[in-house]
Amino acid sequence: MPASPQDASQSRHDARHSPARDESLTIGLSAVIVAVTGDDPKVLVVRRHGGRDALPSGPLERGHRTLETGLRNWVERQTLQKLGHVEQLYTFGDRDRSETDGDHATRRLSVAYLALVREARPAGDAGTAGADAVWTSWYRFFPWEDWRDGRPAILDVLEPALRTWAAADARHATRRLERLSLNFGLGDEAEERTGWNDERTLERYELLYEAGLVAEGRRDRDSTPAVRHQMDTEMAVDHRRMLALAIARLRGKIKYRPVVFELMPPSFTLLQFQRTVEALSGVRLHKQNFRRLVEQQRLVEETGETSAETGGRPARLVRFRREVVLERPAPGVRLPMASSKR
Amino acid sequence: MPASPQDASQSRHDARHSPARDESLTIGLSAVIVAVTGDDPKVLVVRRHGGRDALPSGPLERGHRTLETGLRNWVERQTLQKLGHVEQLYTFGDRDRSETDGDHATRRLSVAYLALVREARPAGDAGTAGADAVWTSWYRFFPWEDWRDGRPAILDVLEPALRTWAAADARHATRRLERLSLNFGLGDEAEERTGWNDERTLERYELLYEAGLVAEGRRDRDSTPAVRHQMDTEMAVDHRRMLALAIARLRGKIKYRPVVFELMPPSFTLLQFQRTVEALSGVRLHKQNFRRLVEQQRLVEETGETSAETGGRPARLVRFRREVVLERPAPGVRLPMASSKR
DNA sequence: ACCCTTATGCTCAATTTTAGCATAATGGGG
DNA sequence: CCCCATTATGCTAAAATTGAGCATAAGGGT
Repeated sequence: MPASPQDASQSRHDARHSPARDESLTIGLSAVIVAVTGDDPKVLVVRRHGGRDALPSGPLERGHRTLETGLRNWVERQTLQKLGHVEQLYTFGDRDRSETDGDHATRRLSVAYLALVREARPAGDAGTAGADAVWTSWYRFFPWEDWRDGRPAILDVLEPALRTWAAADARHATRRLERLSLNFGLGDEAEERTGWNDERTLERYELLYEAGLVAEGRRDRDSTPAVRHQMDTEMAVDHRRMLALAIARLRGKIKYRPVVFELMPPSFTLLQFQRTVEALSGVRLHKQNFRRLVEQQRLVEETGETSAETGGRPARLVRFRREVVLERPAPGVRLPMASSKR
Repeated sequence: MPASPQDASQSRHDARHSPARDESLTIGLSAVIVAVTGDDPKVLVVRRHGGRDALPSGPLERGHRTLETGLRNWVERQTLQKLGHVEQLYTFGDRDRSETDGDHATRRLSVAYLALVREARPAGDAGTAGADAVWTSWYRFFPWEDWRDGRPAILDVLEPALRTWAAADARHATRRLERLSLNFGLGDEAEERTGWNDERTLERYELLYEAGLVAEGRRDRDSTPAVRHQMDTEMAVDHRRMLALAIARLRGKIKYRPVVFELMPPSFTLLQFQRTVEALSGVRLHKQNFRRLVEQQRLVEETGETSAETGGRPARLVRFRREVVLERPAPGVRLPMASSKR
């Protein structure tokens, strides 16, 4: 790899040096676009006839000043969605991402973004041939992440399978059990049950992947007998991993930054707000405490108006107080903890 | 890139599509390598004769399975440092990163990583011609971030300059003042002083950049009169931004993950530990409360041995309890809040 | 008017956090 | 050898935050 003369001195340590030019390299941008409608956290996925579901992805185009504007541009063009909050998630560049492109592996870099949109528009096609963008509950891809109605049934299948996997390899059994305990709250013995940590979505997915319990894990390195469970919905390449990361990030972030509001309509009731947070975090919250939290942090303010209803007494309509960003050091919805009650 | 028949349908929305090939594209990996010696948070920078300081950076080499192993490899080879914790920070891909490469801008993607190492080895050269890697306190690049000895003097220069900048543009004055208030704790009026938030390092740097108060900001778009302050040490391209991000991330992370231990020797006293946390976060902590926190979270355990000393009564030597990772949902050093006292 | 349902107000107790006070060990200097 | 400065630790009272519920308010429906 020849360096130009003036670069010669700035050798090794220099970023401007040694592009990976000799290797076939492509760069894509992928987006996890999230909206919440009613009780469901929705993500926009491209459903291909025949193929696996995928996240909307596009090329890195020239002409855009930043990666983010590039992303915003094509997403808004393609899906007709106006993006609110956008943040970069991670850059995936594993060699094996590429689906063996002949003999010499092409490295495929993919920069994943998380985007929040206020309303889940029909989305529909979007001018794409042979693929439709549809809003899908993210729990379709991660059924074990939804604890809102109690412990997800699918864990009755996954837990034993995970234990079996852990025990299968004598050398790593201890470490594996530790990880299970930490991430799935499978207290080994009388071990104090650590409980469910809603932010460990990615780690849990990776464990399931390693254990060969998700479709992608089986495909990529067809090991393990594999537990077929109806609800395990596969996605293209490493898109499910991106989604897992997005969920984890968002669940973490709502606790210290007022990003949830990017998902709410201009005015809403406190219960609607609570349901949205619950949808994202996958756990139930204690209603009165949730309200207390929101109000004393002054995250919202009255609109004066009052509800349209869902059942009982009319509820006040509130709106997000944008000023809070300036007041509290780290405003957000610090979840008042889970509650079994609805 | 010819798509195989079954891929033909996966047009637009697919990541595997439309690489940005027509645009000259290079990819580099940059590393913010952090160590703490005594009271100083150190970062490894490449000091070029004549040029600006830079972060160690290298090419994305083929042959490595993941970006992270690629990074680990060349860093360990080049700097002879054994990396502990490594995490991806961000991918920078702004068009204007490239230093005008003739007429058609080449896009330079740079994936930045944060790496923690236990000891700051002399590092010295590392087989590089014309550049030396040296450990430097990160406060050399961000003097306003060190509040350990009270309010940094440099703020007496920056604050007025920032206010002037904010007021200069009538249209954006309000928003700018809000940002100043939020990030620098410049309560506008009698406004309750929000206080200093140690994690807002990146936002503060960006404000200073926009205001033309850091060297890079002046160079890239030579605006504003610019306040020359001795301590403002410039770095190459957007390396100082990367460093700001690294600091912010690390400051945030130590609060909920036991990463600090990656920076500590095998055994240490509680005060040493506290000093390390203070070095990173840039604020003083209340000693007794810090200890209580550490102990009741059982982050450490006795070694049985006892200190070597720094002054008074000998201190117990403790070591990190690796098991904590499995017990607490999110172990870390939740800073017990700042204290003016030493 | 009575019942069901959701909205809100408030209270009480259990914990956690903030700020200090007080005592214990060591080394150095009169 | 005693006094002092210095750092290590142990403990505690007061304040603030959380976790759980009880009780009452308002609508809609029968």
